[in-house]
Amino acid sequence: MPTNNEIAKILSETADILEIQGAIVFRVRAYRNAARVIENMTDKLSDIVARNPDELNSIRTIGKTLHDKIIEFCETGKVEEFDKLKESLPPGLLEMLKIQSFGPKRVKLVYNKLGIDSVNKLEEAASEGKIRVLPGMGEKSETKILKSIRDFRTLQTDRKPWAEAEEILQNYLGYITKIDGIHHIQPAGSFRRCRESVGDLDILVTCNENAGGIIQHFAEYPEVLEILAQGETKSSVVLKSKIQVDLRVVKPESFGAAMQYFTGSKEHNVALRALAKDKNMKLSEYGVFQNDESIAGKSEEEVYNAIGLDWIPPEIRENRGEIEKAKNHTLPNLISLDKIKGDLHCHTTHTDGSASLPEMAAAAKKLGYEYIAITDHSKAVTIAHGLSAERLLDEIMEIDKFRGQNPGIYIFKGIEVDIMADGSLDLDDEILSKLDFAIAAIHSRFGMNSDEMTERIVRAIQNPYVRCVAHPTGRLIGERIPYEMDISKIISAAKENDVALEINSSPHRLDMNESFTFQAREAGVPICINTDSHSPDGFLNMRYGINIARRAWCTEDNIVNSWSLGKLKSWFKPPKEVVQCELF
DNA sequence: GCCGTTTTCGGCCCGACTGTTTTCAGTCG
Repeated sequence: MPTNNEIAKILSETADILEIQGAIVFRVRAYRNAARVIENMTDKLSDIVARNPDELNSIRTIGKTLHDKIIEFCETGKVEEFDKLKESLPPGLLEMLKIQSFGPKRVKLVYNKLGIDSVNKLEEAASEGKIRVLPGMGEKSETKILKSIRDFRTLQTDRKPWAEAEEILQNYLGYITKIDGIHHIQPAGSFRRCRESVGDLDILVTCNENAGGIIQHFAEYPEVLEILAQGETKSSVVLKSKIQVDLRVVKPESFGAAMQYFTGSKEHNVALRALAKDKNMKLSEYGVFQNDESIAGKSEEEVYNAIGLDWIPPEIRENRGEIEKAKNHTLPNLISLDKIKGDLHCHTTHTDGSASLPEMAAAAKKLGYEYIAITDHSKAVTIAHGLSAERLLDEIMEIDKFRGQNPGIYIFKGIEVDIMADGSLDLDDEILSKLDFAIAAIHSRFGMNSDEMTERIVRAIQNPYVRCVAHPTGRLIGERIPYEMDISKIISAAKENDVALEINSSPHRLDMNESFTFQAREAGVPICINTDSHSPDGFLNMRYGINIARRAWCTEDNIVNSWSLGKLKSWFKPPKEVVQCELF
């Protein structure tokens, strides 16, 4: 059965094709809206279809036509009309849409006038000066196209975002475990290490004796596109979703050693084996051996302990100093989802959220949170119906009233205030002073050079009411590269001014990324893990941000929203002391 | 293509930015 992402993808590609063909914008938008809603749903659409297709009718943005198409896709694995649409266009045209500043009109223009039907041909034509003769195009357009194509290529990757890999994996595990005889089944590899993206999936299984049957069953999964290898204890397949999955069947007494071995990373394992050798031991996927005798292997703890180490959490097995710490019993106590006490970035129907303030508060309370901050958009983000000072005052009043009536969860008064091109904010200090805190963010003018962008963000950090910078680099995974900026200067300005940097947990952003977070934590910058939720379901994305934070060695001390309500209240108390930073 | 106290037709988030143009089309969020 297709995943939500796969259904969303087919709808969104239909929208792309219709757009190039010149369909009316609202029809195109209907497909896009549905794709977005489906992508963000927590319930699996294919489950709903299997249970009761009529339930689809209650989902916003899915009407009669899309209802039928989704059922067709779930039942037959394809949508006839989509296949026809796809055949009507050269395949390269859709790829060209991914080039920044290249939309459907321009794709159509270069295709009709110059026969350009691929990114490669577009690049060739642009570098030969053939684009500038077209109406509405000029020399600058060509330069821009060439730069956009370079950016596009750096974003191209075979790896899947972790969240997408997780969905594929969960479905596969659900299928595999239907066969009898499996003792343990666990994912390993970079997925278990929670890397931001995953190249292939590794699954480990222990069983009684039916190894052959399990391997056979594994390869018969209906989503398998190609079987690469199939032996007695190992099979590799490629799924229709274009990801390779390896299954290994191991003996129970070796399960821990195999988990350790196949979880990696390679660098971590090389260092571990060297350490074992120093102690006259041998470490392999079958266990720890001394004089050819197995002394450990059943569990990972046993394996690590046998070579004199504490067990190391998978997320930090990258040979970045964790082995030394495990030796000295000084490994960090990594942050985890259960330590999170609230979410400090979310939206309501006051701007572009889909749920009211009480609904968002109720959803947060249900998760066991002690507090949340409501941070709707400010006026510059017109598309989100951003708040003017007057409308923000209304929201503040609503929060005051809500606080009085709902002792179970504390609502911080916040705003996601926009950083203008010059680093000023689009709301003045007078209104900001009425809030608990402001979280500053960029939503426009992404193309500034590094010096300008760095100065812009540092100026915002130096505003007395700003306590956090949201999605600091602006990257959208697979879609937009991060802004040019000097990360070390941002980090030191944040540190000097005691301003937090955000890990935005949206699976499309994951911004800051792991390396930025690592540097920020080492510098002692407070870190928020927020979801930027626009609906109650959005809160569930927190775990993706947790993955990043754990990989960056963050502990409770580092993570602002694991602090107690009291500690947070006293930290917020605006205005803060501003430290001017020397930039250049 | 979706949706509905404006309800089965006629609306649908809309302003900023860019690069091309002399007033605007295309793209983006």
